[in-house]
Amino acid sequence: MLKISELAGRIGLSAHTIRFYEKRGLIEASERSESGYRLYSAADINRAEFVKTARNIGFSLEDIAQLLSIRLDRSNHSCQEVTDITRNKLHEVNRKMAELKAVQKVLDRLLDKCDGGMENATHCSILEVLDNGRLATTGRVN
Amino acid sequence: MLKISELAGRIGLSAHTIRFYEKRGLIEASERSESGYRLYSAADINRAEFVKTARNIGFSLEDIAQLLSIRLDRSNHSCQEVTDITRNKLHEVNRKMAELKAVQKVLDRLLDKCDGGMENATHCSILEVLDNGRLATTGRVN
DNA sequence: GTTGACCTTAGAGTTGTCTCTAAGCTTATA
DNA sequence: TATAAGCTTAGAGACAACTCTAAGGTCAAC
Repeated sequence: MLKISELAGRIGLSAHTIRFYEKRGLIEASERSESGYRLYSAADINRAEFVKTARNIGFSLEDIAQLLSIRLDRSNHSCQEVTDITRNKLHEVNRKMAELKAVQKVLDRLLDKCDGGMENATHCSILEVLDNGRLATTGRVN
Repeated sequence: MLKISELAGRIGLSAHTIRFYEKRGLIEASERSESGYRLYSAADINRAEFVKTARNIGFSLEDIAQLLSIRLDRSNHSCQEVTDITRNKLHEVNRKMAELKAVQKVLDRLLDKCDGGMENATHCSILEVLDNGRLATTGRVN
């Protein structure tokens, strides 16, 4: 049985984060010591590692909660539920990539127009473009 | 002179957002009506459009504040300052793209392994991979 | 002279993911 | 036995960029 910071060291999350994940129902300590310390069993560690791996892939905590509930009761869930979550994530990633590509293109074009020298910015082409608003972006990106 | 919702309609932001941008020093109303309504001049509108364009490109409000201060006093700023901001943004975008590509690859591989049928998830390959943690990701992505 | 759309402010709430703090108990080491 | 490191909790704070609310003043139209 590991204590919280041992688990933390093992999976590469802080103890704070582990407690936070516990609040969100993602990680559990199946036991407590007499003094109330969290104690993690091998199964708890596996679960925590599952969470960490899924997080590394970029699944949201909400996604991970769903994946966990399937994992905990595999026979009552279909493979399709898992692929749906995965496919949704992929779509999200694809969407973000497309947005970023558009932004990249605009930034590239802006940098192309301007030599970036030390002369003053009175005729800076980038500022001019921003002023004229003539850009081929499709909207906001974050 | 435009009132706030006229400006809002013109540049495609809500009145709320315009007031918020004002708090952040990005947009100004150079006048007020007797009753205290914000009134936007042609110069104010240009500035607001500059902000909106920069926002569409994906510059942060902080970046935009810097770009504006250059724009307002071009002769005391160099072109290089503008290209630096732009280049930093481009690097950020490139970094995010690389992260997303890695995630995309992992998700693609996961989906490859699983046919996503309606059978139950007892032997779901995606869950297995998540359980084993054998993945080629380089860290967390958002 | 009333309705309804629009404006004002300060400030709180939202979303997601942590990150930290305070105040106090427990355990290991010297 | 003293000290430091580690644990507990509830709850606040951070971040970006909004988004909304409350409580009220203004204005144009019918």
